[in-house]
Amino acid sequence: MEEGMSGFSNKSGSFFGKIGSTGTKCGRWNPTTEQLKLLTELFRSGLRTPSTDQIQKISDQLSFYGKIESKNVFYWFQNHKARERQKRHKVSFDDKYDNSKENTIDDSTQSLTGMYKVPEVDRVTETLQLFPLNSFDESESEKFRVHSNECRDNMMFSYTMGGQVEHPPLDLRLSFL
Amino acid sequence: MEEGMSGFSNKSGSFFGKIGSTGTKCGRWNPTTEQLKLLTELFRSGLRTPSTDQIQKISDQLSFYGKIESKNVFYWFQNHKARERQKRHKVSFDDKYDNSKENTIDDSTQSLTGMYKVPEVDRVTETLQLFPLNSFDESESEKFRVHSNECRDNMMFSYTMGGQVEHPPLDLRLSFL
DNA sequence: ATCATATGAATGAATG
DNA sequence: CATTCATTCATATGAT
Repeated sequence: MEEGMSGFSNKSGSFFGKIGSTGTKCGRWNPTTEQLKLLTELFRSGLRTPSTDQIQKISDQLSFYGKIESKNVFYWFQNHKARERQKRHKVSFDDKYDNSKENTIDDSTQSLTGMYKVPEVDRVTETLQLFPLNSFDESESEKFRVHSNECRDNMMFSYTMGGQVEHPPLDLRLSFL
Repeated sequence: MEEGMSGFSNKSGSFFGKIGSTGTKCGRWNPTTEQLKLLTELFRSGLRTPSTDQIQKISDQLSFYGKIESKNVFYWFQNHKARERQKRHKVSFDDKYDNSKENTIDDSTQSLTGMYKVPEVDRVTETLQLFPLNSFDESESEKFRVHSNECRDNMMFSYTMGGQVEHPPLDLRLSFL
């Protein structure tokens, strides 16, 4: 890979400079929670290896929440996918019986072979089925039952499928101190 | 090795974590960008070693954006201060914000001390009063109070407040793809 | 100061 | 050739 896609600027010579995001201090991209949320959601909905233009769109969208480049999106998916797999490998000592191609943990929705070609049919996630794929690693059905038990812990930001809720404004001015 | 990772509330709840990021980073606090923003802002304003009650207030406020414990705030300042210094070591000494009495590792070794022994007793040097500790905006912070043990779905207030909106509502409908 | 871990970034091998 | 996967490096940072 490399210049196969959007022509990422290789080399780490990359730009530097401060991030306008959240007063972040970094040299490398670090996703804001919003970006991460979106990316995660995409991943969850089955997107694993976005095509170049998908990457472009995603990146474009996310750029609204903070600085981001397409290569970041690209890497993110690469890494996320890989690590999801590796993690699975670690914890799953079950499928020892290799099926030659054991990595079938995902891509349940579409054949990965055809969707990364910018087939113009990349609307795979148009409506996004919230509960697609084999949510092997999440099984949140449990988490959402906030009725029976007294969930003693506070959930973080909503993972409310239907309505994502963004935190309220809440002035960042340290007036409360 | 020690294992057992973070030894705080690892057992009880602390499952969730970030947004299902890479599977889960549950285990250790991970600040949301908003939290980070606030913390950074505070730091930038000169806060370096918040007192216990300051920590409490901060933590309280930040809890709105996600799970957080006071010790996280405590650690954050510790680390941030230290790292800022070491980083500064190679550039130039931007002896910016210095509240005269900053080397006091902790004048607030109260409740938090249990988990952290302060090397060399610090001269308490009285409370470091950075700014007006007007903690009388309770009216506001009160309604944000969403403490654990209640599993409260605090997402009732969407963006009704006309406050500044960091970013647009984060459209989780990945429809743009 | 040190450790542990998460994760962005990069490279190269494998595959068709 | 184009893509995908695996591995590794680098670094930021929460926690001790």
